[in-house]
Amino acid sequence: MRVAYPARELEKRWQEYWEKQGTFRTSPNPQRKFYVLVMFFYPSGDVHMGHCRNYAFGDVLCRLRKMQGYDVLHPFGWDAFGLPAENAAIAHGNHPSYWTFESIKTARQSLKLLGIGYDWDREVTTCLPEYYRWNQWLFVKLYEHGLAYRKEASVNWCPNCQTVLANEQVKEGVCYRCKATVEKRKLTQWFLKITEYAQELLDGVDKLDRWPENVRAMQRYWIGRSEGVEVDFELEETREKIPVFTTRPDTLYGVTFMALAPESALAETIARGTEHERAVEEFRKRIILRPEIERLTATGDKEGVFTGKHAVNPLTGDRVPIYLADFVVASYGTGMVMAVPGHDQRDFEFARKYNIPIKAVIQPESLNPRTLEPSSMTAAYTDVGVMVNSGPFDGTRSDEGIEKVTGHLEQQGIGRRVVNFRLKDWLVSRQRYWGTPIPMVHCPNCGVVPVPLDRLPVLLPEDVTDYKPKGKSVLEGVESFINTTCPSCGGPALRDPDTMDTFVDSSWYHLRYTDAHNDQMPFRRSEADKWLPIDEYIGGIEHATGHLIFFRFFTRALADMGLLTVREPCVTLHTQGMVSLNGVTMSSSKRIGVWVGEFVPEHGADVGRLAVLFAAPPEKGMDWTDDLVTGVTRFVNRLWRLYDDNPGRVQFERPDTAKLTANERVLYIRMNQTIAKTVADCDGFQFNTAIAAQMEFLNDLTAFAERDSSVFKFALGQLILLLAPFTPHLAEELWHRARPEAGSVFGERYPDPDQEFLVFDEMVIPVQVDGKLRDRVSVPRSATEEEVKKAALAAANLAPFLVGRRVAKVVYVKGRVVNVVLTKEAQ
RNA sequence: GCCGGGAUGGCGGAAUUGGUAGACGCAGGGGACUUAAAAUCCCCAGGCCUCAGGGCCAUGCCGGUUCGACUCCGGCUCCCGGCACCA
Repeated sequence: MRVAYPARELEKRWQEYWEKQGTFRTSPNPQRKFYVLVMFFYPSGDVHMGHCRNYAFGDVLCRLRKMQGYDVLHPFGWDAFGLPAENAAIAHGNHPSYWTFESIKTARQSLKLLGIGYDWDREVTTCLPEYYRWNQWLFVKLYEHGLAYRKEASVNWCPNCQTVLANEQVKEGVCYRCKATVEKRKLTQWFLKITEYAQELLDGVDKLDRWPENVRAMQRYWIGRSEGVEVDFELEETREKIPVFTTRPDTLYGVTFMALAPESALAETIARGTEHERAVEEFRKRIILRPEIERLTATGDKEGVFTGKHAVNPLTGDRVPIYLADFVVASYGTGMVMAVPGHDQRDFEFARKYNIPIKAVIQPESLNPRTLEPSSMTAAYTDVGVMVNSGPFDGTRSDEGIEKVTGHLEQQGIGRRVVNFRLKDWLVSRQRYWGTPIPMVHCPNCGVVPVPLDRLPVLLPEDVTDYKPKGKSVLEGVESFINTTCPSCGGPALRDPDTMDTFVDSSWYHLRYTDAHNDQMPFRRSEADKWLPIDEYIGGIEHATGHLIFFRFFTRALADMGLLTVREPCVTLHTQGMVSLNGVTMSSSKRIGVWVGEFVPEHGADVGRLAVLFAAPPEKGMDWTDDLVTGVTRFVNRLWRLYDDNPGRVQFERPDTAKLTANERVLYIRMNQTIAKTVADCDGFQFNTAIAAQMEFLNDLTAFAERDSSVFKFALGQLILLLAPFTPHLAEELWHRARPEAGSVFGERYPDPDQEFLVFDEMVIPVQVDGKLRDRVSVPRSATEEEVKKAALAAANLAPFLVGRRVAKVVYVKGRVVNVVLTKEAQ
């Protein structure tokens, strides 16, 4: 199905017009600001209808708010650094920048075909020094504020990408990009101290009531706060203190062994020089090398080895064996756990396997007066109960015991309250070429020295021909880059060979857009303050725990450095569902999709936009079908024909509402209802129902016979304005036909409903008998409750149901329903 | 396993947040126009029964609250997403 008017020609005309008029150029001094942002675009080929959907949501709001008198910031840019460009370069033997800029060119062309109202003057491209120098500037600032540091750590290594990954980039043990199984390596890398903001980021989540609930839940989980106590156990042989984190101090009397993470530092030394050394070393090496994916799938089956050493329970003085155990992770807590097999399922399984004693110290109340018998237990008892075998705490409810034991430990100086987070510091070093060079110099005399701000940018060398990763940084092999002089002492020194994670680029791009051309600073505080926070942020759910945490962290860190005022970057977030084709998610890199560059020339941008807007509510996924296109094409064709059939009738003078005929009154009310619903639905991010309302109104107009009625003519005018955010090209064309002397339709005020005419004079009230619909009565809106009830009881279809029965009561819900309740009939 | 979301005609989806279930659209059936087809327009359209007035059933399943439940509560089934031994 094709459009019945020259869509392409007319769309091109108005796109050029908007560009020439600067319709979407941002106001330098916003009075009522509205910042609409769609998530950063990674240029990897053509733009498909999945992208289009995302951008259409933003564009509807941008245009609507503009017509409502807001000053809108609606920018676009390119997340242009990253591995796919580098991999493409390796595959095709050209430079990553070639592939990147070709992709950008194609994508920009497609976006312009769609006629999205971006302020292209503020376009940013992260792989240009104009952008990435500010990554470096901010990195140095973070370093100066103690938020960037280097440490040796066991890091996630993707053997395919040949680079490290942040925790957020590992999903289920595989690389987020290439799906290769991630390994562990010990390396010295740069980290950003996001953990310093863990509590604030968590508290902030509670206030983000205009974010989707699932994203908030994911962030809470990801930050993973848990309250507990750090108890000082002692290594029996050396009296060395080993702090152990637990959330269950109430089970402290039930500890029968200690479990140590194989990756932890203590695990390396604990059995050295003893008869257990060989067994411990064998186990340690085997577990550490075990790929993550295997550890994930091998749930349940626990494995460990005895170290020959013992720990002393500071509360009881008990002496318990220390094991290495594969289920303990080094990165959480202290890497050592006190094991209470009676009341922890993992410890239970481990104890059973290695014949370690089990002690019951929490008694289930339901069991009373019988007692928990460790030898016959089939699983750990993990619920609340009464403390037993716990010295002075016997008889205490275990949930109260947590507090009491903690207090006791604190008093004795053998424990302290701590809060633990699952969130880890952000690893930002990457061993790849196509990224922002980390602006640090390693000097044999001065150590790590940041490149002075006035000597930025550290340019990414362009004359590199070999990007093949060799397990170390690509830049390490580029002599002209790596060799430098120390900014501090002037002696020979080496540059940091790593580049930054590209999530750094997208952590502050929302700020750069507010001052995109600044060549003195990343952005001015005054400009950022004008626009932040983002009023509407639209993007994919896949960024829930990566980007959306990083950019919340950056915004706060930058605020603390005095660079801006707002701490929370975005108040309203909407995540959109994927668009699939025959059940397969559209993807540029996999070449699956309906391409904007092909679809728009054939069907038009307005049809494409309507199709993705109308198909389903934004947060849900949708399958692209030809039938969808058929439906919206018919809609625009009928619109076109309506105006074609009524030349010269479009009017903008509000009719004299005192002189309406009955039919006119109905049409006028329907129009106002449509306006009200469209605005309310857009405010609620429900574009599918807004379009449905407009379709209904078009049906009303088509059916309306009195074409010379002033109401009909006025409705034609209002409909053009109403449509403008949804089918901008068509609306602009109709607008100019009706008012050749006027400017853009987007300079006009969006219609407001006439509040006096939002409801019909007559209301149709359903009449139920005992909750079942039996008839409907039509009464004047002004009817009193008594009048409505009287009319309802007189309804013709009610009679058979009332024969021989008595009416117990009549319920009337104003304007909604009448329910006639009968007395219960004696059987 | 834990957390979050969901289940409505042949299909995509509506339903003022407790008040006419199925808006709008697609596909389908019937008709008009046409030599014919396409396009367009009009009518029908959840299922079953029907004395042709209407009746009964129906929002994943079972129960409850209520004058009234797609909506609230309790218990299940299944689907999607997130997390994965976090001490």
